[in-house]
Amino acid sequence: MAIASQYNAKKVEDKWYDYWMKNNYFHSEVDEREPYTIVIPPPNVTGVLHMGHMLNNTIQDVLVRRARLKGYNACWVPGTDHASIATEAKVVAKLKEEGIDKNDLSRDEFLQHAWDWTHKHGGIILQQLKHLGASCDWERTKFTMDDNMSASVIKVFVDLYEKGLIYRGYRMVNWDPQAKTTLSDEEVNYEERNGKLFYLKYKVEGSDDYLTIATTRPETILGDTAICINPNDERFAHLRGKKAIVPICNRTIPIIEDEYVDMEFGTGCLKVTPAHDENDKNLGEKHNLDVIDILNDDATLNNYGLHYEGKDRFVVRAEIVEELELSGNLSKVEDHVNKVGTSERTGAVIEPKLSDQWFLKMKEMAEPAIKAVVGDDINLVPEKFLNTYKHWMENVRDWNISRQLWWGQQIPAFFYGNGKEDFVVAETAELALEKARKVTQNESLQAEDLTQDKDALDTWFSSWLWPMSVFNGILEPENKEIQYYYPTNDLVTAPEILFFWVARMIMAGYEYRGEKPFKNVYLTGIVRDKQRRKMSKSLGNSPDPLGLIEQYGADGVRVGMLLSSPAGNDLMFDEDLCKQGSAFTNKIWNAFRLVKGWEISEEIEQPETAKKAIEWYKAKFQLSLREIEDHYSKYRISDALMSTYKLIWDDYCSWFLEMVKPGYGDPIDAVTYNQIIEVLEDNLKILHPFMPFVSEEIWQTITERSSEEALIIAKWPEQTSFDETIIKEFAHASEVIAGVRKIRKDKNIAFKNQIELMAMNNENTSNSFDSVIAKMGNISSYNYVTEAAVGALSFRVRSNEYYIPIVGAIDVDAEKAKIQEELSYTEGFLKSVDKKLSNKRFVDNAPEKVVAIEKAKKADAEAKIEALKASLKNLS
RNA sequence: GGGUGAUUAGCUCAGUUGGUUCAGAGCACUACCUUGACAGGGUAGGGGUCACUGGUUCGAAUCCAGUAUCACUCACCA
Repeated sequence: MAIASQYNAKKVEDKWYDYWMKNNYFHSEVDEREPYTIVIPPPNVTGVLHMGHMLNNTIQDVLVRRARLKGYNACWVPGTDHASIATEAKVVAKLKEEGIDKNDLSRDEFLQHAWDWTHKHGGIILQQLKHLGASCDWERTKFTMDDNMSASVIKVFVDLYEKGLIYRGYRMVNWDPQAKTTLSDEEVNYEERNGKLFYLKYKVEGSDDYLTIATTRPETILGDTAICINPNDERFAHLRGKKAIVPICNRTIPIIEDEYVDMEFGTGCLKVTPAHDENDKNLGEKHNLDVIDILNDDATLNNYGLHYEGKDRFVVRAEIVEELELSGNLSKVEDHVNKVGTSERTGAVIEPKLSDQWFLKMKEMAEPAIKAVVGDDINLVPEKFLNTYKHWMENVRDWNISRQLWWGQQIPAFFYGNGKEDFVVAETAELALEKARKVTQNESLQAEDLTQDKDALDTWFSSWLWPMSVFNGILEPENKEIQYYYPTNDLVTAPEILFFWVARMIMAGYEYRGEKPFKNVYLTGIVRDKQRRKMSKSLGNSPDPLGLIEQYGADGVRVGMLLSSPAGNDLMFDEDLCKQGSAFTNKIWNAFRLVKGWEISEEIEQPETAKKAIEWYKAKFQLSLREIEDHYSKYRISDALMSTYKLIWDDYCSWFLEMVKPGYGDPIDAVTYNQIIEVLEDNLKILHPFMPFVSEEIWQTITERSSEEALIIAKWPEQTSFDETIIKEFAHASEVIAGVRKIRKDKNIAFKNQIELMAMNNENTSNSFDSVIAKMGNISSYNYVTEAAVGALSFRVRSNEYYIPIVGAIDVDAEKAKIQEELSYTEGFLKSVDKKLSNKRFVDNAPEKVVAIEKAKKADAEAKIEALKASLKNLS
């Protein structure tokens, strides 16, 4: 049969993905096996695959496939997130292109557009994941706005409201004036910007005195309702109890005292603007100050802005400074670096704004969530995130869960009157009406008398239920699936959303099931380019993932991503890694091609070398398997891959196959052949999680298999005890072979020329790999001798010496120099060991074992020195 | 500003409680080899004062203190 020497990933990958799908291997149903569950971090429904997803989902697929091989009932639930702000912004932009203004649409009309958009672009990303090989249970695909997912959200909202954990508050929130919505604290980014600090003079009422305040936001003076000084500040003792006059609007405001004021900063006088600063708001509440909001929702000034009404806040800032300068109220301007909050979505500068919003109390819910992670109930991998998590959770603030958006679950609060408190919370309008009638004791209330709150819930308020809601565990907490699959096993996600999402899922899990949502959280790094820049669309530095798969094959890309991504470390993505991955794919393919190409003969007896090779490789495989299992258990996926890589490339291809290889054109004996296939199959099993396609392709090419015999559902190799001495013996033999090769290279002896090898066995151990040494070194005769040969080349492995008598002249001087060098190194080494051993404090203090080791080193070195000296003598 | 973590070969990273020749791996690099699986192969090699300075110890990449640089994270002094 003719098998191409280049593995063709493209041809193979679709074939096997279809085959897996057709045979339903990805699908999981409740059964008697132990479950292994992962829920996907749902990507934005209208998003496209980026490198972060690639990394993330490759890791999940590795874990799931391995679990499947290990006999678990593996279930990987896929799905997408409605991503309220992001999606709504995209739809608004698209409508704008069509000349439609969102404000001209009704809520229902807008939602229709949003759904159209979702149906058109939604799920592309899930299709893309299939090219990566993701073995998700596609029958379970969920969307956070599916009917029962939304119903779960509403149910939880009502429940938490009834428990008193959700409340409506008039609070300072982060306002995005461009999207005209509030944002949670987590959706605000702070950046340093060069700004100015303006020193403004306020007249003190009833005197000719002025006081000076410093501010970065001069436009807000129109909303000032007090000046605050520190009561301990003697400089301002004369101002106590007085009032000041705000320039421009000439309002008279009190001068209050509070220790909050930092005497060192600015002038020591603080203007208080409760409507536009969180701290000022707190001061205002403490001192009962008026609140004057001078801004409209789009951050233009309202009627408190007087002649600036209708102008944007930044325009006003510039203009008001001019006016203040003209009126002599500006005393100086300094450069000042301050941090400005911007919207993660729109980039607009955030305005602190007082408004009515819905909040969720976090303190009590955080408690079990802290305990779970600090204890060992939930493991964070890597552990370094534990401190960050703890710190955040212990200082968690109430969560603003309302958004002034339409795309999302509408808040189930229904107003029946004009008062702020005239509302009921209920799962449906009908239930709300019932409740409202009860509360108002007005049986004549009608459905149309109720108005539902216009706001939608924060996206994370639906995703925090994800591990439960995908199994319908909120609506039917007793159902079979949730009881079987929950808690899930591993969550693989980016550290950026540790608080947005992970922490909140933990809280929700304990609140609604009294149990953690997952056992382990694997936090991946951020995928960056070679210059350490985060990969992003705007920078254009992100390669197209599907293009990579096209070029290197899914297996190649998977290996490329994993090779350098220890948990929690950022991954410096480099296409060369994918190249390495695809080279590995090709290597595996060709190793298989070699074996498959041999003619099998029942007539031939199994050679000794093959026997030893098989014996050794089986032990070596077990040794590697032990390492690999250990890496997996610590979630060191890239190390597990590296161990597998080395096992296959070095041990299997470079050593094992070379040892069992028959002479060119010769057939191979049947016993060896079958044993080779046996170990090859074990190799494929441990390769499968990393490289599902090439492994299945080879598996199915070895021999025809029924659908019950596919590799994807094969049985992971058992760990067994193994012969460690054989590994040691082989290690010695391979060093001898390396020694022979080195001499061949140094002396320019071609491999086709057979040479003699003589061994002086000082260790007095027999090495059962003599036949292997002979084959791999192309040795004509291999003898044990008791005396060194005269005029021979030599090398040493530990304290054993090997000689190769050479036909023709050898460069005696060069040979002597080499031995001399080795000798002085060894003597130096012996000296340092002696020094250690003659140090009484070392001998007294070090553990016996360590001393024994040093003594052995000494004996070893002495023996070697003897041998070297003998060699030198021999040469002269 | 607070907190956390990092700094080991050209690059990306291992190095588990201080002690085997512990200074490592992969890639990259250099020289040579190759017509018999694979040039995406093989063999051999070069390359690091373990950020710096002190300390503890018989012994430090490993523990402690300080310094420098970086990253992340929280807060937001107008």
